Amino acid sequence: MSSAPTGFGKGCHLHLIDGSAFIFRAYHALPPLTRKSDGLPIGAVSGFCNMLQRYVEDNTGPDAPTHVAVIFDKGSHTFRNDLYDLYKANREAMPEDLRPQIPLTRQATEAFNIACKEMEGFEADDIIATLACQAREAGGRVTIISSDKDLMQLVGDGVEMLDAMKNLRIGVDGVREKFGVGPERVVDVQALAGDSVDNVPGAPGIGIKTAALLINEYGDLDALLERAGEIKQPKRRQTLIDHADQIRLSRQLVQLDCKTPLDFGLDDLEVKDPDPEVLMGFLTEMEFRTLTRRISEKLGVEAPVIEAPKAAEAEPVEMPSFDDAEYVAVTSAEELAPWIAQIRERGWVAVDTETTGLNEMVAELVGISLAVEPGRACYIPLQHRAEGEGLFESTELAEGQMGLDEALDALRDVLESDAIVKIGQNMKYDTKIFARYGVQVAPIDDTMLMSYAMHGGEHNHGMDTLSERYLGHTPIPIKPLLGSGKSAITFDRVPIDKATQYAAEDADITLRLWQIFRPELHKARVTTVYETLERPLVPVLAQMEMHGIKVDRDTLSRMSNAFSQKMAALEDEIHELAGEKFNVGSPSQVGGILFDKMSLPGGKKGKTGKYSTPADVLEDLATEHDLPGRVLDWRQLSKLKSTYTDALQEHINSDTGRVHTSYAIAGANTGRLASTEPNLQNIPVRSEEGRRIREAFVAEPGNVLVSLDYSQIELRILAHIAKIPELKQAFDDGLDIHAMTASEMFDVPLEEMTPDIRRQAKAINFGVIYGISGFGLARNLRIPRAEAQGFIDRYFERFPGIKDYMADTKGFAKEHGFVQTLFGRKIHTPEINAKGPRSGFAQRAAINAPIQGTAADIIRRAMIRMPAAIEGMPAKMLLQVHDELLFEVAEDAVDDLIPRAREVMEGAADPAVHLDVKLVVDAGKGANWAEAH
DNA sequence: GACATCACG
DNA sequence: GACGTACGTGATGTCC
Repeated sequence: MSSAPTGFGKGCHLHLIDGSAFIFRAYHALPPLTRKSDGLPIGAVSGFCNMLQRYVEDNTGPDAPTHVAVIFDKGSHTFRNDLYDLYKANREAMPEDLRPQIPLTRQATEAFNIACKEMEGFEADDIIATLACQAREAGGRVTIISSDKDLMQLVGDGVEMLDAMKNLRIGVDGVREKFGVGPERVVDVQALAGDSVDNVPGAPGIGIKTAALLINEYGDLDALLERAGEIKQPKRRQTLIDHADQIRLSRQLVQLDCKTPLDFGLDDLEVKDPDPEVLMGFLTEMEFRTLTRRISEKLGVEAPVIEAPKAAEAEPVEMPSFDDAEYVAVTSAEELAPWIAQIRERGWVAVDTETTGLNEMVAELVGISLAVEPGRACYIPLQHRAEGEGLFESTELAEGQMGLDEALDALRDVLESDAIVKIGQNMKYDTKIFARYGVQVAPIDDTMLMSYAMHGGEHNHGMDTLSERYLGHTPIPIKPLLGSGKSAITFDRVPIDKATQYAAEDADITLRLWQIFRPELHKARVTTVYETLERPLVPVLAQMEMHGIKVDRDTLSRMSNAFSQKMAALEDEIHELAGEKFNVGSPSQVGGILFDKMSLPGGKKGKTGKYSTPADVLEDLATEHDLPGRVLDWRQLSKLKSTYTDALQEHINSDTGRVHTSYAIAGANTGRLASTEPNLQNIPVRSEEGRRIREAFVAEPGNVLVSLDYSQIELRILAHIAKIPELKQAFDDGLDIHAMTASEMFDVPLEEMTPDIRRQAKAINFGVIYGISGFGLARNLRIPRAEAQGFIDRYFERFPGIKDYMADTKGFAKEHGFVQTLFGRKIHTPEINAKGPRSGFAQRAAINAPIQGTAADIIRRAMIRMPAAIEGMPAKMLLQVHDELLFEVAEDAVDDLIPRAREVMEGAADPAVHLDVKLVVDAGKGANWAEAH
């Protein structure tokens, strides 16, 4: 490139490169490359650098530019969103593997020593427009390197465009060819035609052709709208009259702003040669071998050596010791600003919220901590209370804190920005807290879920466990800060200096874990699991939990009273039968009465040396005596009352009148969710009396509850995985699967099937899923062990695929230490090679895990797709119960919802996995859950 | 806090 | 040949 004269003016030539267009073209043109050493996605950066290099090579000689800049978009919110909130609203979210590459493209531009410009809240197009206008006024030439038609309005008077891909120059004639009008009328045509890509509405039914025709006829848009009544075609005339405001708005949206306030001038954009050291340094860091070699030859410098990393012994991420960590309190907007700047520069931040409690529906935000690099984190105290005097607790806020609204406003753009990943440990908690304060946190990463995807089955995924295992550091315990028992305090009463050390460390730990996990995720080949089955579930579950389900207190309360009375009567009867008073709720006392006092047979003692009296034992004894049956009845009522009718009432949120469960995403080993506080996945249904509890789960007036559940999903998955043709056929034919199994096993024709034979076959079918044993089946069916073993042998004989599946799965687990679902989820089986009974447990768990886990993956996929599928419908997804989804739906929308939701559920395995067996979903509806199920 | 029991899929 | 045995969860009450 030639050297530039000083002062932009006549004879100067400015090149403006549309950076975002480069990035997206690079991203889509290249396969998803990753950096060898750590798995960082790097494809788009690589393509971007190649494009820059080709640009530099192509632009030497007499027509070389004197000034050049690459212009980027920044921030997702611009003045156009204020004009029209749906502007660019239908844009697809940025692909996850592109996001971390965005900051790197800025670095790449700077490494090439090309001016790199962006302005918060402005689109690149407006900056390009402003610079083009300035250059034109100064008498220079401008080439805009882009193929974006929105920029064509700038062409003319020394400004032209260059489509670098097609190597096509576009001047006034080119614009006329594209739009049918000159550059000065392009916005008028665009205003009429609209733009589906940017979601500019325009005039319905009018495209570029018609728009150009109209503009050419009437001169310009204002004249056209003014004289719209003169248009001959009635439909077109009416459209323009009806949508005049929308058309004017559209013009505002497409009109580029030549007056963007810039903090730099044209003279800052002078062409400069790259500094070989800087450029080589960047390319080497990115590990671009070919490009490094090529450019080093051009520059005449020696190519640095990029060492091929050995994957197995990749260097651990270097991190400062926790002893040297710097944790500071941020108490003002001025102190917060540099943190925000650094976050924007990186494109990521670890976030942690401190609150007054663990229940996200009621906890108040007390403070926020942020970490951007290991060892450096801050805590923003917001709602700590001043220390009280004497016995009285103060309700005053402590001094030295940032205002809550001020802090949230300052952080909102970061927390909601598409370009910044918010990293958290269990982000569902934090996103729910922020949502209650009006901040929608996205996109996210979650270290708990990353660990779950990589290490499921090896250990739990709490912060303490992860920090100790992967950082060798024990986090500051919360206990000493909050105390325990009656004297426990909430976090808002913790002194700010202590809170800062605790809270900032949590963010620091989270960031460190993320930096370690990110490359590991790729190495463990579970990135897809994490990105398609774990992370996207977070906002879905957060919504369900926040919405909650209405529970009718009166219904529960009435039932509770009825239970009390029945229990009291039973208790008297039991004491009478026993001849003494004792605690019926104490299994060991019941055992004492039955086995010592009454000398009934079958008394077994547990590991604590006390009698054990589980239901099946009492059931057997019920034939001998009246007492065991009464105890069983009493236990059932006691369970229903204490766990359901009483406890559920305590969980009704006083603000919403609804019950808000919490789903653990990383709780169950198999990929299932777990529901806690309260557990809404074990609401009674099997017994008639228990099922009535579900009558208390109701829909709001005008709504109904709709339940959709997968029919026999685990057996279908077994049929697929173990490749059992008979089972597959039976499912395809819609047969009764247990009856079919019975017929096959016992040589009984279907039409002669008895309920008892079918019941036995059903037990065997389930037994298979659980990793059957003769003993277990015998106990379940209460038949001799030899007979049970005979059944199993027969089953294996008829369906040999099952035996192979079990043997293969055990073998795989023994060799690899984990098993997998059809979708790639890993479930580790660390005890598979243990000796003693533990390996037996592990083997059966290994057989069950791929089946249960695949079913869990499928319903996760359905849940993740559901919000988009039912968008706009008056329907909410409320609960998941492993193979069932429960919705609350406006009555008149039920007939729309059911087929849509069913379609999502039945097709949830596609396209990742094609099942040989179709999935079938049954549906029910009603005013309450008992009716819907 | 461990254990036994029982609610669900 | 004996040993212990269906899979996955969470909540509650007793007992120490």
